[in-house]
Amino acid sequence: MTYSDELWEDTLLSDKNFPINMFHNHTDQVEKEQNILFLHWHAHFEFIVMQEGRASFLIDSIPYEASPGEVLIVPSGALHVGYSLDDKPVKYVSIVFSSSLFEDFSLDSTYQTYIKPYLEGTQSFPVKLGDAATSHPEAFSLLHQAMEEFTSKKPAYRLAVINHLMLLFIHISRSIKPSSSAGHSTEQSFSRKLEPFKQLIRYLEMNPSHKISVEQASNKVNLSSFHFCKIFKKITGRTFIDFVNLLRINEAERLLRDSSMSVTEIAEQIGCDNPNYFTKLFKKYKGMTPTLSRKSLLNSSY
DNA sequence: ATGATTTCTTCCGAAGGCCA
DNA sequence: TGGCCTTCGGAAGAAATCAT
Repeated sequence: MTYSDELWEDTLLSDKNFPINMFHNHTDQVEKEQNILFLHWHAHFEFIVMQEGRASFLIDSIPYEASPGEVLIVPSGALHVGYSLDDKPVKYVSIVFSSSLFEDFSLDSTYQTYIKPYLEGTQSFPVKLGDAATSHPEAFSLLHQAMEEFTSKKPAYRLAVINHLMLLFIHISRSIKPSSSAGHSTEQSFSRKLEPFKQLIRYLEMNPSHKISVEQASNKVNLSSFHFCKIFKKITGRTFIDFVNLLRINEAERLLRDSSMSVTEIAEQIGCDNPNYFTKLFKKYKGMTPTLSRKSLLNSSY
């Protein structure tokens, strides 16, 4: 599972000279509708390459189903989150890169025409490329070549990765009619509406132990609690309480692994005053009690 | 004896329909 | 698009039971 903190712009692409990273996400023990990609966003462009299992990714609140071989394109700034569609293992690769990856080509006319508009968001690709292997074999091949180069790290692999991605952009923009985002009032107004939610979600992620009611949260985004619940579910795919509880349980799991605190102490730490309820909640999200989880986490670390 | 877990109960809030 | 209302499921707390 990928956590949002790893995807904040400052921590994700540490090499400023080569601002790209590739994440291999693999979840073995999966239940239906399990969270396989934590809700997050970043200023970077991202490709999600599905390899195994089936998942639903909510990208700016629109659901996209992905099966092996399918590719999703996450535009910069888009909120995205992923859930498994059945109880089988899920495997996918995320390729995340900053627009500054192509800095050396910024004055090149090809870059100006075929890449810059997409990276700057004035034009956008469709999120789902479909089964890239059959409908866009060339794009699929370029993406895989970039992935292979990135993994193998052969001499001059950086240049190879940049060139494969550049060709990929050119190929997609040639073969797929782009939709212009500039002046698209509906998308723009929705994007504006998302901003307070992004800030709220970031606050929740940074402070998993802070108790916050639906009413307090709705006040933060200046909506009635009724409407807040509707919009929050639309954006995240989860109810507000469900989302907050998942954050708290993830924090509890970290404390079980990295600290010697008792279950009761951890329950208090994450803002769950009642350890009875904490145990019940933990079992609901993680499929086992906190004590068993600690044993399992410690065993797997050896 | 203490802490962890399960069971049971109460009441809050999520969700969807309706309306402005 | 956003607010109000109603219904019912589930979140949260209390008490009992189990494990170490």
